Amino acid sequence: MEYDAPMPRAPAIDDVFSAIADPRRRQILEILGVSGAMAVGELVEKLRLPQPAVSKHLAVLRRVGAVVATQRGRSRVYRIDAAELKTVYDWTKTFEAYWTNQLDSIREKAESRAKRDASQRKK
Amino acid sequence: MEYDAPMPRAPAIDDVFSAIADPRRRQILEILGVSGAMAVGELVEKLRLPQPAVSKHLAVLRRVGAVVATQRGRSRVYRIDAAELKTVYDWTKTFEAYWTNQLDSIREKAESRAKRDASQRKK
DNA sequence: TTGACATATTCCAGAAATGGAATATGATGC
DNA sequence: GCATCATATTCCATTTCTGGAATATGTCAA
Repeated sequence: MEYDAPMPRAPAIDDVFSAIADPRRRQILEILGVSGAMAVGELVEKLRLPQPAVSKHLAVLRRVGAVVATQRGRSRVYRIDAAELKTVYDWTKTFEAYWTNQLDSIREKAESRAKRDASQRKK
Repeated sequence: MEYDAPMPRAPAIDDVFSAIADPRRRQILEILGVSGAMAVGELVEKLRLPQPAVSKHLAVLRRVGAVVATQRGRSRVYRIDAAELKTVYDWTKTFEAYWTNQLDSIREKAESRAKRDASQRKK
């Protein structure tokens, strides 16, 4: 049949933005951010979550590239991987003008644009 | 405390981070960010998505405070609301050191810390 | 009012994400 | 190799999210 393809079903687990949507994963990143690096066991203690849960969250973060792991004896030490987080940073930064003094001029432009568009809407 | 509270059942739709996890919503924000403001109908055209879909995404963005709407004749003009997006910006910014020259010293600290912890792990 | 236009909401089915328990894999020391 | 410690993975049940279609609400113009 020929209707549109089902469309790749949105987000997927391989997206940093989706990864940091979960508050626990953000918490993990925050801890790693402050501590620099940490083994899974330590994270389990700090978070007071069952170990499998922590490992699963770490797996997600690893998959999107937000963290990297290195084997250190029996344990695995995780640390922040900057690149992917910078992606989010860069994205939000594009809206920077909206929370600075440039706001006024932007709003003006927006207003006039909206007015204009709304009136000449013929199509 | 004995154990941790059940923890508010994760994400919820009232969180900016969850809101921007969806690529289409990010796209909407990008468009609004560039254009300043835009009516729903225009967004429908640009995104080439069914109108109900766009309205639903806008509803989510509105709910988390990422956008605000103002009635303009028959149509509703949406525009970026800075505050909430700045929240995300601020959060990611806390990792800034990881993608700048400070990276080296951080990594060193992390490494030595990891080593130390791993060895004196008796508990 | 009535009708047309613009947007929002509801209902539904399917996909995906999460937590929990059990289990598997990997590394180390003896 | 064997027992143990550390972490990862699988299976399952439940909740949440998204898209689509149909429908409802709201606004303007005549």
